[in-house]
Amino acid sequence: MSKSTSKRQEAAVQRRQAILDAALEIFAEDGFAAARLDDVAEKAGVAKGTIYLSFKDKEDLFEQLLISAVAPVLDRMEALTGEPELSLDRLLQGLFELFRTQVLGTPRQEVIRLVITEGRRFPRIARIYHREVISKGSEIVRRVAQAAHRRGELSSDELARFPQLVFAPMVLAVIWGSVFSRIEPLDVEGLLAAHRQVLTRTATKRSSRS
Amino acid sequence: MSKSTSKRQEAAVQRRQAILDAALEIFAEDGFAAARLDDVAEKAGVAKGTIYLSFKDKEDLFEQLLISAVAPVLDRMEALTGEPELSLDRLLQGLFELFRTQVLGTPRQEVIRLVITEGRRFPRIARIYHREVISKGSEIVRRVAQAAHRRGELSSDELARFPQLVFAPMVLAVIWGSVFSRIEPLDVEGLLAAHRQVLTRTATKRSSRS
Amino acid sequence: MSKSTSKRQEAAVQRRQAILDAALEIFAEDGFAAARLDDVAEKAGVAKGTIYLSFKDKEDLFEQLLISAVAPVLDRMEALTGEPELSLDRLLQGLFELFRTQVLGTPRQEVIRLVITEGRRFPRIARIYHREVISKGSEIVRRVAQAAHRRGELSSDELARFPQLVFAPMVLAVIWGSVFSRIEPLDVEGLLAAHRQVLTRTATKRSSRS
Amino acid sequence: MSKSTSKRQEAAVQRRQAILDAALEIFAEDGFAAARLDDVAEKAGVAKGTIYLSFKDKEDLFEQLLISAVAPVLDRMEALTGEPELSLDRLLQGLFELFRTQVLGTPRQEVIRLVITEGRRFPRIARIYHREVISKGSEIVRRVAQAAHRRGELSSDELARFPQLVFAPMVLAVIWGSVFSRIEPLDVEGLLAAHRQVLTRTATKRSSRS
DNA sequence: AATGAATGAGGCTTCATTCAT
DNA sequence: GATGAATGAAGCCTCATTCAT
Repeated sequence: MSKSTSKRQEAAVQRRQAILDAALEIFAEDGFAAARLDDVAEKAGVAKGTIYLSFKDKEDLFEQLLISAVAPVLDRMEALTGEPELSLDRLLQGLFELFRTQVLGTPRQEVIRLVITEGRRFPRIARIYHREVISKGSEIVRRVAQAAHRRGELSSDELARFPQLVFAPMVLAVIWGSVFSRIEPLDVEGLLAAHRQVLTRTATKRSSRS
Repeated sequence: MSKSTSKRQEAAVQRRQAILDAALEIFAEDGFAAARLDDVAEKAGVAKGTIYLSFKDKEDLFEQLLISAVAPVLDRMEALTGEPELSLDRLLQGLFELFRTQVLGTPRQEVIRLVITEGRRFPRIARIYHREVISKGSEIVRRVAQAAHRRGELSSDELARFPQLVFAPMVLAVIWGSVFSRIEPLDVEGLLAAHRQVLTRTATKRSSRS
Repeated sequence: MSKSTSKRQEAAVQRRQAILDAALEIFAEDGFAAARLDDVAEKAGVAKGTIYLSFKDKEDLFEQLLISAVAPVLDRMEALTGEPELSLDRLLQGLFELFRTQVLGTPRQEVIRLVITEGRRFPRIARIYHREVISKGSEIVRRVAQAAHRRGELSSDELARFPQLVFAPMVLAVIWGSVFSRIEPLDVEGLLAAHRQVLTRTATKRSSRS
Repeated sequence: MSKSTSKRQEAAVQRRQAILDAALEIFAEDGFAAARLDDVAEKAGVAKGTIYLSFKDKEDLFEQLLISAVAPVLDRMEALTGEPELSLDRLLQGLFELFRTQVLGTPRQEVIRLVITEGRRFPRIARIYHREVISKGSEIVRRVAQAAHRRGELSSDELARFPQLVFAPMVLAVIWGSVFSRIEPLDVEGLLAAHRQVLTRTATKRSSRS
């Protein structure tokens, strides 16, 4: 009859989440090395020692943080995979929409930034991100691009060979937002729309011929 | 012409450069916060105190380092600007060649990485990079893209509005090399060649019609 | 006689004893300062807070532990006192037997070790040990040695003046067991037998003369 | 021509020694675990960080401290070894004199105390002490005791088999000084004199017979 | 009474910066 | 100028103690 999670367990989970949320903010702001756990604790509203109830050390907190942020993005992306014969244009629409609504201006943007800035020094995180996000995203693009190419929708196979080309402007957008946006704001939506046009107009070429 | 640079002054300049070279390696390896001036001094073959003869503090060393790395890239890039009516394809060829030979596998790659990873926390550097590299590079692309569009070589003005689209894969290549290349190597030359095809095929479309 | 000890009270007593037993092991293993109450609680099978129901703080637990370990040894030793005109040899036999069976390889050995290693920083414990064990043991030896001397059984009064000489090898045995036994095992029984021979042969001298 | 030790080197050595001296006092007072390097630094008159110029960490400081204290004692003891056919009585006189003048009331007493109290948790130190002090001291006693036994000077071979019997009262004296002397002072000189009488009187027995 | 999550003071250690030589 | 030993502020982490449940 009893809910399987007691109040105490719930509180613990909430507390853990509060720490993760605070940690994301602090790590994103200062980077791993310069971030202070004091600040994380204060922002999370807990004592310093409390962090160590859930995490072995600073590095563990950082890794758990990034790992815990992978799952949600994934789920969304895999929804896109469902449709079998997706047109490239629809796929790009879906991906960019996902990026706009689920990443831009959200904590997930910070997660990506941290993978970019700290991934080199955290191989485990790089590996997880590659396995769970990069390779799956690439696979979807590759599959759709190949189908489009087969159907004559795409004149060539560049996107099938380098799915990274699809994601490159999103990566740039994240970095720009972090480094240059205060100097020269970037219209990310415009950028992605233009990118989509560039990529799909390629497709239109041959089809316009026929 | 002047003989005013004594041997002693030359030695001082060399020493300063040795420190800058060492600093780039160390900062690139560990990031600003985690880098240790001990390591910089050792790699430069000088005593720790010597660093402070040329640089006010760690932050100053970091900024001088990135600033000193801007000029050379710039010079090269401005050579491209010389030619008045460059075709887009030739521009891309030039830019990618510049990237391949002058950036990939060189210390400049590390400079770009540092701007990406640390730029947020060093607004002065972000501003300098934006002013000296980003805005000038964008301007070149913009100009050539507009001319190509006017000539009907490009069907639309996306690249003129978002020159960043040209650079995005290079940014991605730098990050990939730092984070994921040990997991899945990236054929950067192939990537850039594919990127060029995508961008220029767009141009071909309408011109093939006419 | 009284039925006043309820099951609950019994359980509390048992719990307290479990904590004391666990504490002895942990303190003996790590020393007072390095011992962790977490470990004590775990070994005792209670929660950490439970310790504080019986003991004011870590120091109190430590003192109670050593105090509670004094009584039993005492009782045994006082049994030896009973016999009025004990020969020195018989006394030594008794003492060494007591040491062999009641101390060696038992938790009491650890108690002695703790008095040796921590006594300096716990004057109250030193005082209790001195009053309850040292002075009483010395008194017994002194009395018997004096009687033996008076009877001409002992040629001199060294043992009466320095009863510590009787106990020194036992102290050494405890320390050796803690520090050097893994490097060079010590045959404690042999040591004590040899010690007894040394001490009593002294006694034989004059008696062999007469 | 120049002295091989520069002033700077001398200062460094002196500073290192000051740290070692301070460390001995602090470690002896508080024990390894409870000792604070802040206190060591303050007593040595240096900053906290200075300790780490000479020692890797707290443990290293502790080990170096005890190791550095071995050599001098050793040298003295080996002087005793020189004489080939030492009588037992003369050996004991020598050893006890050495103890009285070189150990009692000196920092070396604290070193021995630390070996006794911390040796269990520092196997390396236990091993070094055993190899450099214990085994050599035992060897000397063993050799002299055997010769004395062979000459009929000693009626039995207990001391040859258990040289520890010779040292036991010294060990006891060190511990007593640390734990009980404030409660009941111990006349260490008297104790050792009595001990010598006990040990040598044993010898007299048979020789008085012959 | 018993629990164990939460607390936060305190210690070890690192490292940017200084300064006497 | 050049050095590198010395400094001490600051951060991570532990653990005795408390307290809400």
